Amino acid sequence: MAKVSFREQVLQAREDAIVESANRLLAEKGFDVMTVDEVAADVGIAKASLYKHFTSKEELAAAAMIRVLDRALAFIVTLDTTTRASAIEQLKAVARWTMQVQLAGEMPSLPAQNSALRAALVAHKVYLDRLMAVSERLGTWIAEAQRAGQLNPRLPPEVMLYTLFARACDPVLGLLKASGQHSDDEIIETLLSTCFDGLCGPDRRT
Amino acid sequence: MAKVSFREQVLQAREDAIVESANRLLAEKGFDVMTVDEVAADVGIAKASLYKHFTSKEELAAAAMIRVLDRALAFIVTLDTTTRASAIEQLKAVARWTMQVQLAGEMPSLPAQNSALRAALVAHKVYLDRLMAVSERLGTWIAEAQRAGQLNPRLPPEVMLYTLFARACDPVLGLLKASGQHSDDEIIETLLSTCFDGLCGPDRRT
DNA sequence: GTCTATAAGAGGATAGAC
DNA sequence: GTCTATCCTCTTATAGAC
Repeated sequence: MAKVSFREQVLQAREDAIVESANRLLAEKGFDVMTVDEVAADVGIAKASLYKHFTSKEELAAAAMIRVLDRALAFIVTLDTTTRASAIEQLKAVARWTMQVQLAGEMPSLPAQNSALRAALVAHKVYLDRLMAVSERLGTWIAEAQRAGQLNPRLPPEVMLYTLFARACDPVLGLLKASGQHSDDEIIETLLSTCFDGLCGPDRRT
Repeated sequence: MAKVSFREQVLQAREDAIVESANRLLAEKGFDVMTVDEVAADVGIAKASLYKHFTSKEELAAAAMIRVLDRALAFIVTLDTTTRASAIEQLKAVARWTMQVQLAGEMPSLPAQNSALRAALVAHKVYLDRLMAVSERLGTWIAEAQRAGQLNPRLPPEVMLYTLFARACDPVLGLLKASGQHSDDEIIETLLSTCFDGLCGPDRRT
């Protein structure tokens, strides 16, 4: 019994290593350019071994997405239980977190255009489950912030949600990072400002 | 002389057809998923013929980008000469135009992560020339709007510029379109609002 | 410059030994 | 479940006739 459990732990650890490598490579090169060979080489195993864990490249990408969604959910739960900030502050904290993940090269931004990948994801029950879990959490805060007038009440809540997801892999962050003229903190605060206050900024009289 | 000119016109027309097809397919599937075979089939010519016009897939993508940059430049020039609106209104008009192009399925959004493509683009003189031409035009309006307090003076101008380019291929537009719950005009005005006024909206007291 | 045909190679996925 | 070796399809790019 204990022996089996140990063996399972080893397998789980290997699977985690695979997903972590895939996660990083997806963040770096994107789904279409990343190859399964690269992932296997990065982990240090044979490609055939990888295919014993994940039956396809799409399945591997889904696992990476689930991983980051789980991390997001854990962060959200921690926020919810440890802080007593307003809804808008919670949302900004989540946005800040996603940008930090992106700066760390750990945000697997999948191309929205690859239809084969999309088809695999919308049919993936676990992935959809995690995605909805995160969406519901954020949706609660969004509704609360709109009621409080902290978020524009005239915008549909889904626009808020989609925008937050989109900003989690906004290419602007990579461009600013590549320009090398700003610190990570400056980049994050700047993008937080453009996301929540817009290009016009918060100081207005109209 | 006239005969040669006519023949050149025919060649130019064919080249335009190739670039137009590539443009549409790039908007639909993205650079990595689009194949040269598809483009050739869409135009109705053999692949080898296409390679007589464009020496590589990257060159084809660059031509598509140059095409849309030229259209943008033409729109900007028209704006500049026919209207007497404020700088911020001009910038919003350009953003509105890019979203219309995106909704029409004519915005070739190239993946920021494909390094082979990036290398080809940064080495492409004509492409860089057009990109800088558009950037300079927008940069003038950005500086003017910042001086007038219409755009947040505390944000670096490059952030404004990068953000405008990024919103021209923002996946949020595709998500809202796919949800089918909004008209094209609603989508555009909503995204204009989130871009310039942020998720918090323009009505603030702070 | 356009075509048919094909080279050349990358990449996803699998067979079969251990 | 892990390995080596291989299959097979797809894709970029070119050769050579017309």
